[in-house]
Amino acid sequence: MNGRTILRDVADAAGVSLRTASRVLNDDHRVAAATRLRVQQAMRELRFQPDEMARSLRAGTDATIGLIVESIADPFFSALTEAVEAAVAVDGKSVLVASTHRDSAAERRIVDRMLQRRVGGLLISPTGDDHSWLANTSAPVVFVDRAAYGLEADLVGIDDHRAAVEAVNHLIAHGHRRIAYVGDTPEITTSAARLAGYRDALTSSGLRVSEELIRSDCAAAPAAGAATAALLDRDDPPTAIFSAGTRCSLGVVPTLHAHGRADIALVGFGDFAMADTLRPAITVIDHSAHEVGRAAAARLIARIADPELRVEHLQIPVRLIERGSGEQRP
Amino acid sequence: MNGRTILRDVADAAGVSLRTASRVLNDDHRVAAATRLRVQQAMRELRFQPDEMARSLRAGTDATIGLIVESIADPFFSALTEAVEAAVAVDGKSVLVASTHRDSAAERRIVDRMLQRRVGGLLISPTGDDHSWLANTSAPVVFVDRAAYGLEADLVGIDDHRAAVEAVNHLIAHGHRRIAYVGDTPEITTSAARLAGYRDALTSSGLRVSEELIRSDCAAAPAAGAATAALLDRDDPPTAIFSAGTRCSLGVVPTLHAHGRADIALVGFGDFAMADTLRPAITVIDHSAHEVGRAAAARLIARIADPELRVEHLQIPVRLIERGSGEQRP
DNA sequence: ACCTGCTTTGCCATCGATGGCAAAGCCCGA
DNA sequence: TCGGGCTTTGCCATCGATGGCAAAGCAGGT
Repeated sequence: MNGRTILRDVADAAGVSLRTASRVLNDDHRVAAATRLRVQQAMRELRFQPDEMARSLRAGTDATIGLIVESIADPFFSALTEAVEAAVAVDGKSVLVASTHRDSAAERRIVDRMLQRRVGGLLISPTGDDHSWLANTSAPVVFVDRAAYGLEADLVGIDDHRAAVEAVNHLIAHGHRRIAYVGDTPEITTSAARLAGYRDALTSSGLRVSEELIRSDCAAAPAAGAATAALLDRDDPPTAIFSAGTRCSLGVVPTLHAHGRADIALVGFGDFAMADTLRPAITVIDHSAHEVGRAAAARLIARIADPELRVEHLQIPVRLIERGSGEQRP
Repeated sequence: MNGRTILRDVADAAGVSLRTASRVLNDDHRVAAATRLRVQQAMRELRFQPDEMARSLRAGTDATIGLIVESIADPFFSALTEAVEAAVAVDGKSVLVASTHRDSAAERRIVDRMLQRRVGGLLISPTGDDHSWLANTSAPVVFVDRAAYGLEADLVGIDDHRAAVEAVNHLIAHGHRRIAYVGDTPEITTSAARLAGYRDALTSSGLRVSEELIRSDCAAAPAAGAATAALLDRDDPPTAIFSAGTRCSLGVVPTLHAHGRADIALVGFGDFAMADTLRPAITVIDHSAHEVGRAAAARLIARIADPELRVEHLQIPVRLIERGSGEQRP
């Protein structure tokens, strides 16, 4: 009696065999009502709790899913994590989290470790380009938010290209002709799509794309801030900025304020706390982390249940929230 | 060959017994150099990866730690999660996360589920008061950020009382006499300590504590916003507000701005994005989630290694960041 | 040649549960 | 009374690894 009750104890207490106790535990119908009651009684009295680890070993897989993102501290990903956790909890599953910090070697180590733990499935917001090494993993994979090359797998995200077009069109509709782009590197598939959307929106309105107004090298807020400052310092500064990510906005906005140029129009990709408290309040494309997380979790659970499902790319709709900054005229 | 290589395959390939292969895997010294090389070679060729699940079953415990907080989407907790994950990763451990949403029944279910999974340890930011039911768990527990009653366990957090005193003294030093308190319910031990600090700071400066300026019922931003509005509507509104939590600040600040009363002095507990971009920028007590997470993870790892350690309460230092809002005079 | 003592290796049981199959118990009709 | 078919129960093997102990291999001393 080292403190833990195991099924063996329950079986002994109820005077049945281990196998019968196991049947009761699993709601197997082939057990007499009277026996079932006796066993259940014993389980209650001994406060028996099945050892998930042993079950998983036998089953060959685990009721845990792994969530791998760039950074859990990122507001988008933390909201996504919460949604995922809530969604899988109803299936009795738990969530293992890990951050790659955009290091593909780290990502690979994390995936390996999770597979060694035999997670039931993986939700990955991929880092780096080629993910063909993920083929033939023992656990199903669903990509979240971003696509990866080299692997046919489900993807749950948004239509980044269309959303970017919408954002830039919004600025064009408000009279802007010189619209700058501040975003993350195009290695990230979503960033590439947003940049393409920016270009396409300008082109379809007959505007020239000025390469010098494009800063697609801002992975973090400070870089975006510096890029913004550089744009403002030009002889011919932009009259509007499209900030293609929350982290970028967190650099762009403070810089605009610090330079006293809050009059420059701004549309941000991704909502953030205080966006509606600033003056002017920030117009954003609302990219619902919650919806994405929920849908991705649902998809992964479906795929775990049936690995033969056809690969699907699901896009969660987004909407533009007008708050003021994006409606300012040049 | 169903796709997965097991130790048995390695042993066969190397022409040794399972036990010997296991020894190589565990760097047991009692194996001849030549044999070791042969086995390692086989491991590499077959791309063997040990099954953590099987190891854990044998060991009786798992290299995973459970992190249970109020909400992973909360900026403080998400930053803490990231720090915890980074800290335990160096020990090869993973992190299981779950949010209680301040529901103690949910908390208990989560703990049970994690214990059934045989996690190696638990980091808990407790919800509700009595946690005596956590006694005699099979896994060591370290409380993070908040204390719980009814259980002697390690705690890693900050000195909430002292920090609140510092914040309120800061406002007093800038000439304020009518200082309001907007905070979370005192059921949360940290909130209780902050409220006590608020009272003590006023009292030691010879100021009267006006109960009508105390709103300790704001668990979320909207409630804090409403409370702020009510305070502003008084005949004798406060000249300063101490916002005792990040979530509260996220309600207080927008409301002050919406009412055009950004002139009211404000010190917030907990830093947040954009705090230094607002006008005025927000003076805060910086409560480093990263430090708390790192220290808590370190403590848990130490306790897993040696469960006999003496119970310890560790307090991470905090500091006040002057940004403008807290230095405004009445 | 033989015993001693050391290193190296292997067999078996074990962790806690579940799957397959056989056996026991039971009811009913012949 | 006996056999057939059904329900109910139990034994054993298994998942993939590690621990304990015994045995095999080998060197050196007498």
